Amino acid sequence: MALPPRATRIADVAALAGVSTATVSRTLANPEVVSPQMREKVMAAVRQTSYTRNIVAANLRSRQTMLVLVVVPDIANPFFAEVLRGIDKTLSGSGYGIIIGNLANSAAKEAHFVDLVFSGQVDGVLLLCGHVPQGKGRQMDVANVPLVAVCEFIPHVTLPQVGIDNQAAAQRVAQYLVGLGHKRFAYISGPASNILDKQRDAGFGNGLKAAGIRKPHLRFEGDFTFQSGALAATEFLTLKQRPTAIFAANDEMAIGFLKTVQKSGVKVPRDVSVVGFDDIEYSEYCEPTLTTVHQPRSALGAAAARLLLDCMQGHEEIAKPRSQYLEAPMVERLSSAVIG
Amino acid sequence: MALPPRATRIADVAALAGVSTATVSRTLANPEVVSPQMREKVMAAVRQTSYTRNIVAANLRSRQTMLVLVVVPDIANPFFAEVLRGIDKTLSGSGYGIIIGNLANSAAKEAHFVDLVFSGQVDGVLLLCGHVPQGKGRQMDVANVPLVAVCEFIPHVTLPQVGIDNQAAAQRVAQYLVGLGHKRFAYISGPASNILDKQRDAGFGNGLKAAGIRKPHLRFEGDFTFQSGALAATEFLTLKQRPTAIFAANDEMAIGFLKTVQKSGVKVPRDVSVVGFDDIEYSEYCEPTLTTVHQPRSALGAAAARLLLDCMQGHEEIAKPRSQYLEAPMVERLSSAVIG
DNA sequence: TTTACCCATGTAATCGATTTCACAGCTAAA
DNA sequence: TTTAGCTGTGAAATCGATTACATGGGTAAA
Repeated sequence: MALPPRATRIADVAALAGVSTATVSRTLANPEVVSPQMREKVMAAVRQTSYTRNIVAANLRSRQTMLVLVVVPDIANPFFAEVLRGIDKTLSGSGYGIIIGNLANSAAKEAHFVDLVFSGQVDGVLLLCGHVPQGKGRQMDVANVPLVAVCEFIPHVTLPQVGIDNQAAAQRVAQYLVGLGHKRFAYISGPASNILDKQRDAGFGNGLKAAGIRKPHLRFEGDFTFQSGALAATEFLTLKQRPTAIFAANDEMAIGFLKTVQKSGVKVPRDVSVVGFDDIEYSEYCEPTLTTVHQPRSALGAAAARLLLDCMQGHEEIAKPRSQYLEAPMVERLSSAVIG
Repeated sequence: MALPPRATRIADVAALAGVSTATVSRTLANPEVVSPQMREKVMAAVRQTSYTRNIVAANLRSRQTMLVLVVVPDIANPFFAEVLRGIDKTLSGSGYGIIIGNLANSAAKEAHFVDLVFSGQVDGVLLLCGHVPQGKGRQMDVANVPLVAVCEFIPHVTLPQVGIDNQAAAQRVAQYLVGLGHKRFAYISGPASNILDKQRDAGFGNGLKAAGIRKPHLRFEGDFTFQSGALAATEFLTLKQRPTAIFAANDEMAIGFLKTVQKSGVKVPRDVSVVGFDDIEYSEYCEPTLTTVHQPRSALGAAAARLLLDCMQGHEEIAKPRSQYLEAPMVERLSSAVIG
């Protein structure tokens, strides 16, 4: 096969400057170890030939690619996009680049990402996908490359993880709603077996109990989609004694619920208070604006990236960076109020 | 510096199978050129050692990285995220990976991306950023790597580009509004010197003229933000003879306008029709839902990626893939109606 | 003055795969 | 039977940088 044309090599620069390739390499990587006049001579030759180091060749020898794989379920999801921004800011600050691993429900792609890791194409991996990727009979975490999980917790695994304390946040929502004087509650759940949902569910239940609510709260089954929130609303509307406070496991469902009950003349927050989770952009714009738990998405990404940097630059002493939990404050907007 | 530990090499596999490294390499890359029994022997050794090819080494020799750089102004922008999805689908189908080049207004990062290209780290580049990246005194397009521009047109440049025909789309909006019986129009512009704005502006003006509207339309200066749409609205409200049809250069501004006039009791579409551009997700959810021009974002990404693949796999005959324009239909929703 | 060491530089091995070239064995045509 | 051609395999060059090791000149300590 025809190979692409070659560019100027380090040898060209060395020849022009009348020095060895070793000296050129050192001038570029550790300028302080070469004498000033030599440095000047080499830099002149570099400029003259407009030389750029071949990173691939450098990678081969130094066994580093300065690339991090970020595995996401779906790049088009704005939630992850914001996390990505935080990741990028931190990683690019340390000279690392990002390879996007978009799962898109494809086992083939997942296997390919596992290969990337085993074949030394990346120096580290950030997992936003809630599981350890696998393919061709092996798991990503048995490769000799550091992994850090973010946002979507991965159970039964010893990786460092970064996220928020979902349970505590949900508990605070419960306290808040009880504080507003509510007595009858409902929870709109996420998909069965989703770990985030389990934590938020548990936190909400505990919070109610802790605040002295005896009566068990209602439960609508959802799956994190707008539609499932709407479905919960139609169920809600059939009830003769309706709950006055709704906590949805995410904002999409909260908004789906809210829009649907409004169509039947139910007023929010007069008749029912609604609280979501995530603080997606839309929650600031819908009518009424949505009270919700704010996830510091960019900060989550940045924290995870920093953790990964520690692992990659792994001074042995700090070889075990531990998991981190970030603050997730509730932001009060107009969809919740004291009981009328 | 301590190097990471080494993995199994092709030489290990060759030794185990009792063949040369050349044969192993061929078995993996072109199985059809080795004899079946040899193939079996090698594959057994591969399985036994759980060998994975070192991609970096392969890249060095074959001068291909199977990586494409995608330069975006801001990864957190949902518009680009959707384009990215189309890109990813096409590129990953052909075995290419994606490196994200998030500009984030940083000249240093831009320069770094230029370096990536010149240093042979990527095989091709997709530009969603409306300009040819440059840094350290050189432009990306003088490197020997194919570039394709998407969405944001780059003027005065011979690259293949993929986008929609903004002018034609805006012209259709004008026709549509005139068809509804409107007589007084206003345009909310994008930032000065933005090429997309210029095209939409021109198209709208031409469309009105072509439909027989003599009176020049009003013009509110905006910058693509929600706030600038709101600002246009306050200006609009002070007018004694208000336009009845508003075309905003993007959806954010259209919605900013819409929300703001509603607060003053102006009814949409009874008192004024509003049309946006882009068809962002929110335009389907706002009240009333927004009539707008739909950009086939994912398809745009996919088309650009296909074009780039052609360039990269560059059979000389088709070495000049030309620019492409995709259909951008107007979608009629509830923010526009016949004049009351 | 001698010994020891350091510093700046050069020489050459090395990273791990791909690929060119040479060659042996075999088949088909002359 | 000889010649040409084809096929499958191995030996070794190669991609382009980094870096271990060697070396020579200089300075400081003994």
